[in-house]
Amino acid sequence: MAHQPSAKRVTLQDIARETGYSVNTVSHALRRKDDIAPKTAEHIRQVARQMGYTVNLLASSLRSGRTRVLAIIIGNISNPYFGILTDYIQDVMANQKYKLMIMCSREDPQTELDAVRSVIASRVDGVLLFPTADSTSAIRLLREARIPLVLMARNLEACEIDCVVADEIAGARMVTQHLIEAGGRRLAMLSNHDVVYSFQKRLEGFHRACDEAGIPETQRRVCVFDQDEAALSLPQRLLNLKREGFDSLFVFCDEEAWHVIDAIHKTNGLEASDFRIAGFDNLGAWLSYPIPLCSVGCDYEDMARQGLSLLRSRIHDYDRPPQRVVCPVQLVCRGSCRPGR
Amino acid sequence: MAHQPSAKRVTLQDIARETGYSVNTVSHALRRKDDIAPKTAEHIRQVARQMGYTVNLLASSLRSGRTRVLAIIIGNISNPYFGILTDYIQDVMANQKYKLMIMCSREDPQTELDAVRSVIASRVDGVLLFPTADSTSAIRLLREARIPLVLMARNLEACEIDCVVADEIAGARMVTQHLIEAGGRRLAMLSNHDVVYSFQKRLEGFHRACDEAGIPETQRRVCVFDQDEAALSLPQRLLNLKREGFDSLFVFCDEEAWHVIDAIHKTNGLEASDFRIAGFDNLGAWLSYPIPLCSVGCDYEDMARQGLSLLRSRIHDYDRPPQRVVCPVQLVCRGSCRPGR
DNA sequence: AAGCATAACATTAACGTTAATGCTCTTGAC
DNA sequence: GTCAAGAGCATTAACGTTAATGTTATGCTT
Repeated sequence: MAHQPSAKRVTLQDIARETGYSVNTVSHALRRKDDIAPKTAEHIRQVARQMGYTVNLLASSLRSGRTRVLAIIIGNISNPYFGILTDYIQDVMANQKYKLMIMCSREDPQTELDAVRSVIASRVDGVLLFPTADSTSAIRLLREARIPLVLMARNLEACEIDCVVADEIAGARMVTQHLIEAGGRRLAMLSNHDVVYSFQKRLEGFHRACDEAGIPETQRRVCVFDQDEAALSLPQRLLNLKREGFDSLFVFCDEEAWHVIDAIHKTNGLEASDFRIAGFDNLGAWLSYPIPLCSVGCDYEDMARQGLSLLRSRIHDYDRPPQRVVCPVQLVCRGSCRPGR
Repeated sequence: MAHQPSAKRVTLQDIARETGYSVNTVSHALRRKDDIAPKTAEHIRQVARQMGYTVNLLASSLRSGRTRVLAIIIGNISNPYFGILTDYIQDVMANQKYKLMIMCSREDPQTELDAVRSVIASRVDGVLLFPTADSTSAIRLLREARIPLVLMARNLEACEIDCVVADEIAGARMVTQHLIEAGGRRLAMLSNHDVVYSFQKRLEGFHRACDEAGIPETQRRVCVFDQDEAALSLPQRLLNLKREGFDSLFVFCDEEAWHVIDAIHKTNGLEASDFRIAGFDNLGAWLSYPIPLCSVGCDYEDMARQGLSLLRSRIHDYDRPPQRVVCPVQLVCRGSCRPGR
């Protein structure tokens, strides 16, 4: 049996026939335009209601030229970082007239490109994009289509685009200072990737704090996992760091830091008190389970608000000069800077 | 400055004009219909590419009568349970011709209703719904619109609808048995709400296991938090349970169990060894940070696959009899059944 | 009383696509 | 040489809505 066209739906024309008014009058009544007599409008609306009318947004958007849909392209739904931010964005949008379309890049430029093609094909009114490691073609497509765009959490400094970013440098600096104040003397920064904007900025903050505290170059270490040819396991790396006398770890982000903590617990020869540890993003503030990880993060609700604000203003004027919003960060100490003391 | 209609986009007509073929021929060429000469088709496609053509899905869907979009309505994006499942659903859909539209009910029937209205207005081809505590009107709307629907994770037994559920009873029974085998003699089941399908089923499994193990009624307790008039704090409740000699807690879901564990750590007079604890959903398997919580859960990838399969089959034949898929569950012991021993 | 503004509706023409036919020319069979 | 079949393209008419004008009838001004 073939797919019946989902039953004949009620259209404006059906209501027009039923009420005796024209399609246009019905449309105006339902959209509460003011050139319909109140009595007529109310009558039409009532008939529409009892006929079970639902506007066809496809037709509506096609004709009017706007969809009132904003798209957000995130990495992964199951990533709590994106989940928290998306939740706030929905909160902020809740009482506005826009709907949200959520797409995932899976942190893969090709998938991201597909997502972008898809949102363009859907003719969304604007896009909030959390870029992947290489979003140049995705961004190019969006610009060619002249779709209002705001970059979230990552800044492609080359191209002139609105963006909302956390104050990465200040955050990394604060968190590194925190480790040093807790007694750290040999500090390592760990990460799974070095290509993204955030890593570069956090690295800069790390070095700045070390410089300020007079930590010599020889007592700093930057470990980028997927770059290292030896491809050592995490426990092995940690053992090496311990052997070399490193006492503090600044991990690129909370999730990776949790992995580190996990590895420390599970590895013979390593114990919690070996390292002071800090992460980045402050996801702990949103978890049900209290993970004692010092971290730094910004107010994600504010970040959501700023992003939407930039997007709306660009929808209003596509050609205004680009803006860059830097969200302040806050340090939250949860004890991992002084494990077992 | 007003919002320019996002620049004039390239349409089939533009390509038709450019190539000298008719709009229909261009459409067929781009959609790889087989009644166009290969040379012609390739030429048209190339011109389309260099003109930067992107199909307008609004027009396409309006005309063809289907959007090739499935909607999923979940509780909250930031809830890892939904995140994991949605991720898998995207995985499964990845190489199919459908797109996914993600909506959130925030576990609120009214918001859910809005989401449903929205997906109906968008004319999606099908809906995967994770129902709220009361989804009757939402479901009624979808049925009136004859939109293919599959309920996920919750079964509204009253109405005849496709659904995919975890084997709640078996899971609760297994996890309760696990607590008893670990030495539990006085067992409490804790939850924040008793109205949902899952709670009733898990409660049934809890009692069944207790019956089988010969735990008398007097040594069982069911605590529903938001129902209790006294509105005691969680620590206070736990202290009471301890005082009454309860040694084991089966918490409705992992997230609530984490809260319980947290409360135990933070409360004077309570220590980890006071209770055997188990949760439900096995979210621990997807967390970066190892939370030692015994739990039970099903294969969410399989669940996603089953849900999509049911939905596709209903899209194919809207009037086939409803089906109910029960996903088997597995127990995962992470030590919280024997804390500090 | 003529003229004009306004309220309250109707008419017409898109928006960009796809489905259903229509048309023409070539090819091959007999 | 005729005819049938098909390849390859064109024409036409929707899909359901909204925007831009039209059209009346009514009331008000002067």
